[in-house]
Amino acid sequence: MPRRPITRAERKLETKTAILDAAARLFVRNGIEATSIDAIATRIGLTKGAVYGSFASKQKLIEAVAERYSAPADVAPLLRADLPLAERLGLFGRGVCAALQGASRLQLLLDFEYAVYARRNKQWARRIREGDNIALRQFAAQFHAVNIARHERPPFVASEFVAMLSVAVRGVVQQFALDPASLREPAVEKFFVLLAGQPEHPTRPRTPRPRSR
Amino acid sequence: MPRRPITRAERKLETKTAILDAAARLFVRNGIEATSIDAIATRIGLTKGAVYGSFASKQKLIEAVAERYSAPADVAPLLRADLPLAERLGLFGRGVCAALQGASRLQLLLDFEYAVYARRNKQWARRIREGDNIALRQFAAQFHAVNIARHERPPFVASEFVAMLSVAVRGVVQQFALDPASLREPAVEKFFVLLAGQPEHPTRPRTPRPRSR
DNA sequence: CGATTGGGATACCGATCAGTATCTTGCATA
DNA sequence: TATGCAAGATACTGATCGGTATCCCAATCG
Repeated sequence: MPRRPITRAERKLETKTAILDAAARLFVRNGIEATSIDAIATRIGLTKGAVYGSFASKQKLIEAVAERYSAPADVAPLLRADLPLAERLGLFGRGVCAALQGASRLQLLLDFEYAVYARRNKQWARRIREGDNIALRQFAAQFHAVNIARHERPPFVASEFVAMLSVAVRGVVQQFALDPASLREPAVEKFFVLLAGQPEHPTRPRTPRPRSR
Repeated sequence: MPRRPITRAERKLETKTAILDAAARLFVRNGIEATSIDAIATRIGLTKGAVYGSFASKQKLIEAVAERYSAPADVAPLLRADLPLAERLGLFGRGVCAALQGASRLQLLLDFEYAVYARRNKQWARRIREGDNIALRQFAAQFHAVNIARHERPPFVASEFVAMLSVAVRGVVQQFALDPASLREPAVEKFFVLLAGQPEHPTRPRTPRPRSR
């Protein structure tokens, strides 16, 4: 492929993304607080000045990295209304495990949350919380209707459910960060499935046997 | 009460504990990293020199605080073998909520865990993890036997169960730190109860209903 | 081809902080 | 009462880091 002559704008964008990548990697490896602008610049063979040419402050850089990497956990499994709740949760649990194996994204997110938490930065906390919840809220929206339609009786109302899913994900991610060996996929999956409550609660006549697979 | 003449040793111990208390409070409020030795000293009307008279380094001070305040969550409810598992978990869940209201202890512990995580300090991570698990291991030890005796069928084996309890506690604590309003005690209690895998919250042990499996 | 411009380097500032060395002072003991 | 010692104050060092001002140089453009 013929390398077109590189314009200034292209060059600038290249370094900008290089900075973002390097920053993200260092944030994950060493934590946000412990990562200096200098370290980021040095990693890609530049100096501090270059970074400040693309980002006005460390704060802005952090926000840009967050923006770029904070793709929330994939909640697609949760939205598959064709499956019973327990199975959707199981899929979601496995998705979380997979994400943990791929590591960086979730870990980065956790790092951000830690930084936010450690700094007691209310504003950030709200942004992150909202970012987390955007995806989960979709789920909450269909949650009640679908459960009614399916005659499933989860132990939580929608808002509680979203909160508890959040609790579960946070717990798993943190536990993984501190002691990966203690988490095995089947257990995590079961953990999420339990949030559905007991499908065979004898309050409803059921036609399908949900315990199948 | 007769004021016994205060010896030097007593005085020294007093300031030492004062330092520990102040440090703990500031760690919780502002985070460990963001708390300077000076700030700790100033808070109790002393100066940095005084702190270094009692603790060789900030690292040692942090360790001492951790030592003093890392009393693990009260697992007594879990050990009440006279109750069915679900109830024990419900009690435990309420205990966690209560601890969150009282805040400092659990939050402090969380701070330490985060600090450890952020610093990628393996050694510390192991210490904390073990500290956490000491209490839970007691529970694990009686877990299997009691369940057999009660004909209860929790969805996890003992080791998994301990891990998942840990996950649940971490999740709840972190969620609380980031968004206290999203957690209400009944939901948290239900969340823990679900870990028992038995929705029917019996008030007394019953003869086991034969179940498919 | 020469002027301009902007990406990046360099050097520096000010603040913060851990840690140290040294002095002061008041209490305990002889 | 005299004195020695230790608790704590004070002042300083060295290092780090975020941020800024300024300079350099090569790519762009008239």
